[in-house]
Amino acid sequence: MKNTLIILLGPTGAGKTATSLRLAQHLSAPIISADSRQFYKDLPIGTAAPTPQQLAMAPHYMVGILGLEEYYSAAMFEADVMALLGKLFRSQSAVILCGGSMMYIDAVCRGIDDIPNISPEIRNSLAEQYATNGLAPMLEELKRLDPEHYLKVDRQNYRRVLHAIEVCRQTGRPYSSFLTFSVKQRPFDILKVGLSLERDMLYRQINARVDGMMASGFVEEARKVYPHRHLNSLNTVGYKEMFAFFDGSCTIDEATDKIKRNTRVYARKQMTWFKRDPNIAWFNPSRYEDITEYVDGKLAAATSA
RNA sequence: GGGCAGUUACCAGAGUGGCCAAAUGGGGCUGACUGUAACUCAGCUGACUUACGUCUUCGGUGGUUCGAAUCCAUCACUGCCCA
Repeated sequence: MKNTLIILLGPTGAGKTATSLRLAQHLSAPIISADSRQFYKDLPIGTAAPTPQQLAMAPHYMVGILGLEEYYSAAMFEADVMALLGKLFRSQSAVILCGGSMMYIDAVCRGIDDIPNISPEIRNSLAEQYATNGLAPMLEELKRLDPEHYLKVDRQNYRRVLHAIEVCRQTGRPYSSFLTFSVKQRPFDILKVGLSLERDMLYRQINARVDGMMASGFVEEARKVYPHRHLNSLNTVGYKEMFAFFDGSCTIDEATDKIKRNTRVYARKQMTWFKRDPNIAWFNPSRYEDITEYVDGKLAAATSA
C-alpha cells in the first residue's frame, strides 16, 4: 500500500482552507501549509491563515512557524516537507498539502536542484551594487561568469539576473552548472486537486475576503509590522498597500481597493502557473462531494495497488 | 447675465497643421518564472486581418487647407471666477 500526498491548490480566495479542513476530517489526515506567507507567524489576517479554531480542527504544519526576519526558500520547504512527510506517513496513509505557492508546491512534487544558500554578505553587497550601478554592469558580470545562463535568462528581470550572479560569486561556479531540472521520484503518490471558480465569482470572493480582513483588524496587524517593511516577508500583497497608506500616500479606501486589485492579479498569476500542469484535477469548491469522491476513489486504487 | 478654462481610447492624461490609432500611467487580458516567488519580468490592449494592410476615431455640426485631434465658426456640456 502506497502513501498519498494530496495537494490541494488553487488561486487565492478559491476556498482552499475550508475545503482542506473538511477533507482532513474526512480522511483523518493532517494538513501541511504550502502558503509561503502563512509560514510567518505575525501575518495571520493579511494572509488569511487558518484561525485558531480552524487549526484545532485538524493537525496543521508549517503555519506560523517563522519570524518575519527569517530567511526561507522553496528548497528549504522541500527539505522540511520531505522530512515531515517521512514522519507523518509512518502513521498516516494520506497527508494534505494545501496552499497556493506555486514554486513551493513544485519543489515538493518534483524537487528542486541543489544550489547552495547565499550568504547574507554576498546577497547584500550585490543588492547594493545593483542599487547604485543599475543592471548593465550586472549583465556584464553574468556574461563573464556564466555565458550559458546569460543567453537564457530574462535579462530584464533583475531578480533572476542577480540570483544567478550571487550563486556564481559564492560558489565560483557558473549558476547554470547547478541546474539539471531533473524530476525527483517521491516514495509516495501525489494527487493534485485544484480548486477553481468562474472568474467573476472568484473576484467577488476576493473582494469580500479583503473587506473581511479590514473588518477584523488588518490595519492594526499591518501597523505592527510596518517598522519591518523592508523585509522580504512583508513584500506581500496587502501589506505593501497598507504601508503606502501609513506613509500617507493614499487613503485607506484607496489602499483597500488596491489590495483587492492586486490580490486578483495574484490569483491570475497563480492560475497561469497551474494551468500548464496537466496533472491537476479541477473542481468547483462548492461541489465538495465531487472532491471527496475523486479523492476516495484514488486512495482506494492506491491501497489496492 | 459676464469672463476664463476645458471636452482625447475603459479611466486619468499628453499631443496644438503632416512623422498620430494617437505619448505616459492606471486598469484589463495573456504569458514567463529552479531558491527572497503573494517576488520579479515580458507582450497585447479602436475595429477587421495570420500578416502586409485596410477601415473608423480625439464632444456635435459646418468651414479653412493638398492635409486637422491640432486652425476658424457655431451648438452642446463641464469646471472655476465675477455678478
